[in-house]
Amino acid sequence: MASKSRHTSSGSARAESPRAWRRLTRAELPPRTHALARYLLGKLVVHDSVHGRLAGRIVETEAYPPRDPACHAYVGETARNRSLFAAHGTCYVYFIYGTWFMLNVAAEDVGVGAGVLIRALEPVCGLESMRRLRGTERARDLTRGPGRVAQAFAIEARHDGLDLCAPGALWLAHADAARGVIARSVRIGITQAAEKPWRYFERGNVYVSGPRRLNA
DNA sequence: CGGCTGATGATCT
DNA sequence: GATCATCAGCCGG
Repeated sequence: MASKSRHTSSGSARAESPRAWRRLTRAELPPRTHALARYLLGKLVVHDSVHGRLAGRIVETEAYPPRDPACHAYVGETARNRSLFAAHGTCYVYFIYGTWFMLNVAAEDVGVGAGVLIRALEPVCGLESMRRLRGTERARDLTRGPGRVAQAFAIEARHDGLDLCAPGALWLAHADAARGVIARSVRIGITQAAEKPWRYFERGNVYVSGPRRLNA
């Protein structure tokens, strides 16, 4: 729509102090998929990795709730989707298209399969490491899209099943930075239940993925 | 910018 | 053997 888009976004991080970051507790995470998908926008993903501290602010998520044909848990529990049935705040990582990992957060109570896909982040810490991991210099290409997020954050199969609320290298942090307007659209790249408007994003943020027509 | 396509391997039928 | 919650590269306008 808007013919003169090109917001310069909130830019790369204000002076957020890593020392002040606090881990999100399970009790703080809403155990309902859509509420969690919205709640996570603006929060931080942190990976204290061999590449140093990698951190980014969540700007785009998708909800895959219970009874959603597009949710990997829809077919019942299997070896691959087991983490979706664990406590909300559990990490679900899967491999797809022979190349990419996808980072998700289990989103409902134990025994109920559902998840939130982390589709895009605004890089905050460790950009030089992310550039090496991604093989590109452009900041905008580091974490725009779920495959890029996992690659920039060195997230792999071994992270599947980890508790993001427990002490560990991969975790979620509270953030009180100002947030833009939260908008929604249909989800990207799926064929089942493709009409459901279950993608949430920070409008105007340049790190949001997807075609322009979905990001108004 | 939008649109198209090949790559690549785990999972499940 | 089909399907895939993707991406990079290429092409045309």
